[in-house]
Amino acid sequence: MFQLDYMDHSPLYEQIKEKIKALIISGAMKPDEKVPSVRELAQSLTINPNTIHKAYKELELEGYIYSVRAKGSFVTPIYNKINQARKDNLLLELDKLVAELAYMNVPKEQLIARIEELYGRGRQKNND
Amino acid sequence: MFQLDYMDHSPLYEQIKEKIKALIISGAMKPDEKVPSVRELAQSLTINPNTIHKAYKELELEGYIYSVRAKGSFVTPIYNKINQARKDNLLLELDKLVAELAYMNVPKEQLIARIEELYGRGRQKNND
DNA sequence: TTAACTGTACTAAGCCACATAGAACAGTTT
DNA sequence: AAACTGTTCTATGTGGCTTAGTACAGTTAA
Repeated sequence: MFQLDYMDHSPLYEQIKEKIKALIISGAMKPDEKVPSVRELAQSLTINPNTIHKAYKELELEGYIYSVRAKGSFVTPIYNKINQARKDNLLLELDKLVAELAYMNVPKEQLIARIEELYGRGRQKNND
Repeated sequence: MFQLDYMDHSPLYEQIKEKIKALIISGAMKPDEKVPSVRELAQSLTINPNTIHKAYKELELEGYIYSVRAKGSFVTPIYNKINQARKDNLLLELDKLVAELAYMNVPKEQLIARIEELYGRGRQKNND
């Protein structure tokens, strides 16, 4: 499914969260699709199941997946409805990032072009 | 100068780095301006001088400030020349951020408007 | 020269997040 | 019944973070 980056010094459970989130955000995983079981992913990454569980628990808290006892964990549909606080945080992070890129004299046209491209691919209007 | 956020669970030296960086990036601190001494900032934040030193050491490694023994630490001029690797990292982070905002159905016009505004204020062309 | 200030470099100690190992419970599926 | 799911414990070890204290080296102002 994916691999861990051993050059990355962030906690394993954080890396797992990011990888799963990336799969969801990119559309590689669809709503209600099953993510690997705790034990299965632990085995494939050669790490402890408790670490996977911690990652999944936080992903659930943040609204990306939901877990059902004895069945598995699945991608949350209608994610966009849930998370105004997270949206605000992301916009603040965006501000910091853009401010630093501006400080480095990266032309704003380059940033805007990136946005256009990312919105161009894989996006369909979502009206719920 | 600034205060630490005790709701923030990131390491103190990381928080200090971010605060100083923000002051530099926003233009609140000018090139060659002196940042507080290790001991002075430690006293005003009521934390250990070693922790400040660790923050400053990393800020120097990343090119934001330079330190002179027995004189002090100062904001680096011509920062934009130094750091191509960091620039690449920031652009990758930008991609992730934008991808997630797109997934949340935040209109791209909103992001572009933010960029225009941030580039509008405080920016003058830098040709060296 | 002296006193007070700068950055820098150690050692020692304690706390806590992270990760592992191992076991168990509860419910589903075949 | 067996094999799978998520979930919840305890116990253990490692390493990063922070503090405290001391010291060295160089600058600056009295």
